[in-house]
Amino acid sequence: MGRWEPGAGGRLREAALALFVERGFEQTMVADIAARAGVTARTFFRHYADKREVLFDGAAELQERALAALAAVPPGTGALDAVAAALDVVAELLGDDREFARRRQAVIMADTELRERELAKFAALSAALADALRQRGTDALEADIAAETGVAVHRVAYERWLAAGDGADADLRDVIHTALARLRALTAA
Amino acid sequence: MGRWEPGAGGRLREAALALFVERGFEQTMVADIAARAGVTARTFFRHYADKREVLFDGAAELQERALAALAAVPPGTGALDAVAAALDVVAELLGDDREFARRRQAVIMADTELRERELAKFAALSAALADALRQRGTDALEADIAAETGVAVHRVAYERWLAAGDGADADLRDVIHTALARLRALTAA
DNA sequence: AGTCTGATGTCACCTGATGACATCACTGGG
DNA sequence: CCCAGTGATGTCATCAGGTGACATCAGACT
Repeated sequence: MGRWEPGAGGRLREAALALFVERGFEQTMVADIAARAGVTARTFFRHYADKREVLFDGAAELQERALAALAAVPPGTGALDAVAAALDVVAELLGDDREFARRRQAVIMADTELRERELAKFAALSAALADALRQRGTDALEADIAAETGVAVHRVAYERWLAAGDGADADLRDVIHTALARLRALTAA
Repeated sequence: MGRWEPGAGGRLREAALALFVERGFEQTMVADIAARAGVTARTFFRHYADKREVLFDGAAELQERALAALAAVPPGTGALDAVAAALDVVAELLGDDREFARRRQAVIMADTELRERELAKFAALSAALADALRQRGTDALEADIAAETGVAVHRVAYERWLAAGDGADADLRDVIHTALARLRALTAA
């Protein structure tokens, strides 16, 4: 199958991230990314649906793992706890390399279009979790609320984890658990 | 000030919604919208930053009113209750004309780009509410969680309200209150 | 009447994105 | 050892979204 230099997709991803960090998202043209990766712009769009997607192609695998984790939760577990278990797996993957995550986040936060795409990815994860909850028998409204609020708390915690000092809050999962506890306290008030 | 036919912004908005309903968002070109409104494409972009924004220009006012409502909440009120009060005002405006809301929602749900933009608008509302909460003394983490989960519940309820039969769940605010009660029950479990 | 102002038209141009077709390297069969 | 098939890539053409620069025209103000 391969020819020329294999691994064009990976090279494009690295080239894109590097250029986005250097000049910013808008200032980087697809032709530049492709040139740095040693391919043409047309090839870029064969690997990624659009210019933004190059920063989000890991989301599909993340979602798969989250759904697998949710499927492994024993039946009868509360909806919110089930979502929390699924997001624990996400946190494990996401929380692996804080420095990389910070660089990526800096690029995303600096551009409106990228923030929109990130929100869409989290929304897709939430919708998938809600679907899975419904399929395991959870009431539809309860499933939606558990998934949406669970993912919302996850996002808040993720941003705090990124913003925290190098020593503090080292484990993303701990930050998420703290945030979840805060939600429980809030709603109980 | 105006010359030619005044009210170009409003005409463009109506023309856009009509065309989006007829052919869909992607199939509608900015030039078509402008032509139906009796202006040129260049003028469209003077009124709306991009093609999507024509469906979301009410969001700014919505956010203002929500913040005003939040400011009117007596100090000492719990963060989640304060957010709920702000979203009640949003619901009052949003829940005015269900048929219009349904047509608009059908257009938005049919297109990925539009869904992304809608998520961004809700995220902006959430961020603004969290900011306001912090300024009235709420702890930062608590403010983020209250705003994010509050808006998340609001979104879930809004979608259910749109999907409900013509007679059922007539008042959006009731649907939201039901959903909020469900969140409290979920987190208490 | 003269001038100023603001919204619009006109023109040129860039970039993201896509379709159609050619091309090249590698694969597997003969 | 050659050859047809396959898939990723290059090349070319084209479209739509979006923006800057400049001209223009109607009404407001003096």
